[in-house]
Amino acid sequence: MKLYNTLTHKIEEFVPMQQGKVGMYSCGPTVYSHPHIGNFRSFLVADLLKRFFEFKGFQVTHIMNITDVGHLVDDADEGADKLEEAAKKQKKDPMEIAQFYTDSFMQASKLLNIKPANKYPKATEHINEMIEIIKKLIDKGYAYVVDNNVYYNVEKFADYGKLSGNTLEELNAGARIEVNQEKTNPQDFALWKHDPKHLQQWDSPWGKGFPGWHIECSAMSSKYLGAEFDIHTGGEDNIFPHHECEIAQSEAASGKKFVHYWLHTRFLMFDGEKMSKSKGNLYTIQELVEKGFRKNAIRYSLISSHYRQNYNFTFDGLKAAQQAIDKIQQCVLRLEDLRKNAKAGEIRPELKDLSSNCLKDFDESLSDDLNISKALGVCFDFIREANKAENMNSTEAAALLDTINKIDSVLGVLEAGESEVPVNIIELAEKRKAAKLAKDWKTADAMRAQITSLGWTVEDTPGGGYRLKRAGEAG
RNA sequence: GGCGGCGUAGCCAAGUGGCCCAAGGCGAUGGUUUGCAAAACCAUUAUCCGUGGGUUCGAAUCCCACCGCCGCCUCCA
Repeated sequence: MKLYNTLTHKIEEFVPMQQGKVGMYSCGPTVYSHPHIGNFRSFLVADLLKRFFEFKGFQVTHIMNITDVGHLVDDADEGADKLEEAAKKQKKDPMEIAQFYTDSFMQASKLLNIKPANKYPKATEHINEMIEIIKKLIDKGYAYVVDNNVYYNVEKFADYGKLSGNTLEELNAGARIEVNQEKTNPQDFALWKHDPKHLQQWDSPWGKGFPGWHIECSAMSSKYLGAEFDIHTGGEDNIFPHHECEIAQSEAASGKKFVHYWLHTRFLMFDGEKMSKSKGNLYTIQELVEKGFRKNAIRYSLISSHYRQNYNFTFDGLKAAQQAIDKIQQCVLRLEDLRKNAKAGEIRPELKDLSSNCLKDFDESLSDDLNISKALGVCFDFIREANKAENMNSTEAAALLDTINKIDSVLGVLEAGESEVPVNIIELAEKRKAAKLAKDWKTADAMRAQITSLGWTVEDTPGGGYRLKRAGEAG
């Protein structure tokens, strides 16, 4: 398994800390608004990676945080807090807002068939853990207190900048930072903030206040995965400052290497443009579903291109994704028919090879820094060969189905189970079948037209049978 | 100003020195099949990989220049 490590700027062989096990932390949502498709691309990359590790037989412990403490809107630690802004606007308690959007996030995750993390720790439930780390950082001389605020002194951490490449000199040269007189260095970041206007307040050794942004991930990752763990994922924007600061805090506090492999997902574009509120192209999963796009097509579309590539999300792309999934699903339906209705027998060697080669190539493709395009190519080559195979017995069909299911354990795009067909649709299909037997094509076509008008599709199968599908849905 | 990425067919996209007259998906066209369809299968759809140079026996792949697009740089995944 090879992965591109942002820390080393290289593709590296993945070596887990414990054989057969992977500890993985993903930066989750900040719950002051509905997460959009861009957020979910990043979450889906984590899901794909996790599923692939499981495909390879690893036992994965996956932690995804829920940030329910708002962060400052402006730069330089000043300005309004997003969660609080939302709370004030909607005249609600910050925790109500957080819960509402957490629910929205969970619902969308489920729609996208994202495997739940082992734990979704909330920042507000780990204030004590954060305080403990801050204390340790003060004791070790990495942090200092000024006027009930605690700041991290970046100069004390020699490796500051090793992830992002932003050295202190360069940051000074860039000088986009407003000078805060309290800080020793302009780049020092807040570990604990004092602000009486803030709605969310907790007691601390430095008086009432609230935690800085970065500290939550240091606190929660070490609590659930240990001070040192395998993989940390997030969006590319997290590289600096968030992950840079996490490294500084965690490594200074523990004295250990924090994360072995850093994976960052590049931003999603919408129709060639950056997504933003002003452009009105921040779609949520729920909105796309309401527009009539299938949830598995949304998933397919979002995972179908390489995670280190900007992905241009378009409605045409979504339609193409739907067609692509239909192709797989269609093959599954055919194989299921054969598995149920054909006779048992031996598996021909060429079909055995087809399956094993497919799984091997699929594995190799994704093992190459999650080369999903290549993996999908392997998958479709297999589908074509499976469709071509003639006179298949039920044993063979079952074996090929098993292969597709193994692949889909990673892709997660196939619809589970068959949809319930209403009785009236079955009646029409039966009438059509009878008419066809009588060679009464006029009646048969009329029946088909009726079925179509009711939103279903009839497909004839070999041997005079038929298959019913909901229109626009293979399966 | 600093850091980084990209430019391959109508669209999406893999390939990073010979296996490439370049995978796979979507779309399109023709065919097989079908009572007609649908689905499936077959064939065609890039002799060439932003442009111009260079290195090499050999380049989409390496080097240089240019053009174009995009991201990050204090809280947006």
